[in-house]
Amino acid sequence: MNKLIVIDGNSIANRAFYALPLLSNAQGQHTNAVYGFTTMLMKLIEEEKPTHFLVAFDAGKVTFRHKDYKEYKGGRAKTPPELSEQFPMIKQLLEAFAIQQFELEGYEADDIVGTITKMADEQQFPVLVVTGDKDMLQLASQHVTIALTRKGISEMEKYDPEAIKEKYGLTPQQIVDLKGLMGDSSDNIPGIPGVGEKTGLKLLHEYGTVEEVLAHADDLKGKMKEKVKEHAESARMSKELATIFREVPLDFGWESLKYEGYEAASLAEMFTRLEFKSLLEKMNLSTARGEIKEEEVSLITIGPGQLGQLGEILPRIQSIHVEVTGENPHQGAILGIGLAGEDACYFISIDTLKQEAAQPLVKWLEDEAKEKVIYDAHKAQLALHWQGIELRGIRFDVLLAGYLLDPTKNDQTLSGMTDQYGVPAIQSDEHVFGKGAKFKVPEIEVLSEHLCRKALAVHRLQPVMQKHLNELQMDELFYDLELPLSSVLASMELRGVKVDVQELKDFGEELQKKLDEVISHIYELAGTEFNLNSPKQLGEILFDKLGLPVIKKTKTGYSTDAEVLEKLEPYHEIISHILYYRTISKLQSTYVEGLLKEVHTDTGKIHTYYRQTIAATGRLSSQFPNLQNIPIRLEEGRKIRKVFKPSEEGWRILAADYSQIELRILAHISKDEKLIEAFREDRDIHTKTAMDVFGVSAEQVDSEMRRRAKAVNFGIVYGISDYGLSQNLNITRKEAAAFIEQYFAVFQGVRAFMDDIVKQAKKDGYVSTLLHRRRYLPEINASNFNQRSFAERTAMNTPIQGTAADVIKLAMVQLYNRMQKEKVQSRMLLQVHDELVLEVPPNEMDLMERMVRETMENALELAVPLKVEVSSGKDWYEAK
DNA sequence: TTGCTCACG
DNA sequence: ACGTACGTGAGCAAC
Repeated sequence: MNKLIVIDGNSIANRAFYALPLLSNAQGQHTNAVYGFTTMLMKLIEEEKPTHFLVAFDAGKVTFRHKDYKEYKGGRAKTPPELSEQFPMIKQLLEAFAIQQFELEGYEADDIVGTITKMADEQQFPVLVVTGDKDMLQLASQHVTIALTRKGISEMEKYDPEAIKEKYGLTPQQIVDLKGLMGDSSDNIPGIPGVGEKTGLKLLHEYGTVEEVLAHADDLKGKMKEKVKEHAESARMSKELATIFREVPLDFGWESLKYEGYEAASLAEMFTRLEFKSLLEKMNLSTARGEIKEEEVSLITIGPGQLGQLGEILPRIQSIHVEVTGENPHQGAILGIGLAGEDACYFISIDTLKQEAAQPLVKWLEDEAKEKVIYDAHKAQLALHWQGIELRGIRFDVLLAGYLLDPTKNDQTLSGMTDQYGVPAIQSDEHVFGKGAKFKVPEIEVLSEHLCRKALAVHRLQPVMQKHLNELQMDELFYDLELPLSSVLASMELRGVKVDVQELKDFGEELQKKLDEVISHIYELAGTEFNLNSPKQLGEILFDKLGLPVIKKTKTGYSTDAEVLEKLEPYHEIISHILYYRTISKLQSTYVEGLLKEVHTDTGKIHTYYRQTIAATGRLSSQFPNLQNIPIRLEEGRKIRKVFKPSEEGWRILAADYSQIELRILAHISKDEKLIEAFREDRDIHTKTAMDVFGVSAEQVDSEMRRRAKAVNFGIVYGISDYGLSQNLNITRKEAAAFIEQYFAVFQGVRAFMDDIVKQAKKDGYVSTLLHRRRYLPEINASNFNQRSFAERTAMNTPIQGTAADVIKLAMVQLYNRMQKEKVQSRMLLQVHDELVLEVPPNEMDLMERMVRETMENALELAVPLKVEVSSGKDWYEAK
């Protein structure tokens, strides 16, 4: 049975674009409309099984309709660039699907569809028209069904003449009459003002056509009569404009529209380029493509019987993959190791690796001179260490490379990278292991093949990624900074921080007493017991029961955050107790109970896991537990720091932090004379800012002025906006704008930097740090104000925050090397963005104070000095 | 899994 | 007119 699908290409692309969030690929091209178009095509092919297929597009800016009515489609917002840039991709996509497409200068897609359906009617050929445009209903007939997209694009509603009758009480032909009366604001078709769908339908049910309505205008009543008479000509013209032209000169017949299905390989290639990973998997093309490209590779399992052959195998190995389960590599088990060279790959289980006869492999893993390429060296190093093996000789890490090439890429998995960098695909871990609760170690045959292929994929990715790094001038950043840093981090984490468990428990008991007291007091004041941890229940108590004013709402209900509660304090005694409860219960659950859970049973220490490939700016993050957010601002919380001790008797904790590193970096990259001068003279930067902005002397700067200047400085670093500053300072937006203007009048270099960096981001699509770290900002040219503004602030902030991250990372690598060279006993323990924490034996205190300060201050030469404050104490609390 | 809240730089 | 300050991770409630 024949069936032709005709798609109104422009209409569907538009629908898809507005229905889906702005996705984009590694090149910063937006792909949401392409994605929506693709899913729709796949669904149609699967469900409708067409024998013939055509996609029609508009062509040319001026159609014949403009000749009759110049304002046609006037006033319509221009197609946003984010959409228009996607049309070439949609056309390529159709080629990959082997679907015919057609456009003709001077005609719209509607007219082409109209002509085809007319042919279909004449020759009784069944057609399904797919569009988002209701006007197309006029084309419905015995042979032609119209599918209209509903909310989003995934759902469709099909209309044949009966369905139209049922819904509107009209024939398909009357759809144009309806539009003649109603008009259409999106096409700037006027119709009769005041006539909408309801009135239009009423008139047509009575009179049938526009012409008849006009002829009987005198029968109408009141205002309607005047309107119809006055706009009769408009109605006639509107009807004409809404009528789809069905005589487009087409020079093809059914034969050329035949649809024979697509070739998986070319579609896979297209999806790979577009980074439609989920679609690749859905169509099972990932494997299809793998089979095509994964040439003769021998998959060999090294069992206990093959260990004797390690001597011949090892010289051929260039890449490895260590499969670690679980999120925390300090606790993770190793499932096995894949090893690969140019023409072969191997698998060895962790049990086999532990046998005596596997020692040559262990020696090889530990040999600095045996160079290895790997995915996630850091994690492998940690997991292997807990198995008694010290991984050395890492020369390339594809995870780290992927992060530098695009730190905001959400898919950092190995299978994601193979797709993205165009090397033979492998199965996703999710496919092999399942995810979350469904995680399961597969049978050994599946596991061994997967790990083999992963090692091989690492090997294949290395030259491609190396080339990309080189092209982006990231060689130094990669080889001299991030790669060595990964080992430094591993050594810090493995050393761990000593925690006094008893002291922490005692602190927890004190907190519990306070909690019990405040909870019962709150219940008393509320007149009922409820779950204090539930914002929902708390909101009901405060705003429904007690009737306190609602300051702010969240999308699910009342907001009860600290900012709101502080404003409510004067209204009710209960509020201050709730604030107190929040503070103490946070300490108890996150910092007492949370930390206790993370103390390692063997070492009595906390071993955090620094993530090097998470933060978009280049910063580190810390997990299991997060040691970068231990309380300090409030005294009650700060006491937590007392339990972090040196691991040896008599040693001390040494903390060194950069003073104002971000503003110093801003001074350097903006070359602002005033800011540079301020730092060269080592001024208190907030006071100096207050003096310059408010035009007063140092003595005249009071605490309020300094506070405001400090907020402005923060705002500058975050990518200033008057709204944000006004929120922070609790002032009006106008006042905030005035502050910013005054600031920029003084610090003109900063203003120029902010303007330039945004301009550059708009031109290049990315911003960079001093060490060439890069962050893409695909939304910098978005038409959506919010998205664009966010990207603009990010453009201002990332070079600053990112360069600060570069600097402290440099300092860490340099300091680690010096400490190795000097063979000190001291150890680096923690990094908290602008601070390093070490443990130091008494006899090394002077040496280390000097070494740390000297290294950090000279990590990178800038136009202003870097200043470091060093302090020490018997615990982290005292080292302030 | 998502949303809210809150700890840090 | 539009409405968020930049970057993170963790605990808890509620779906």
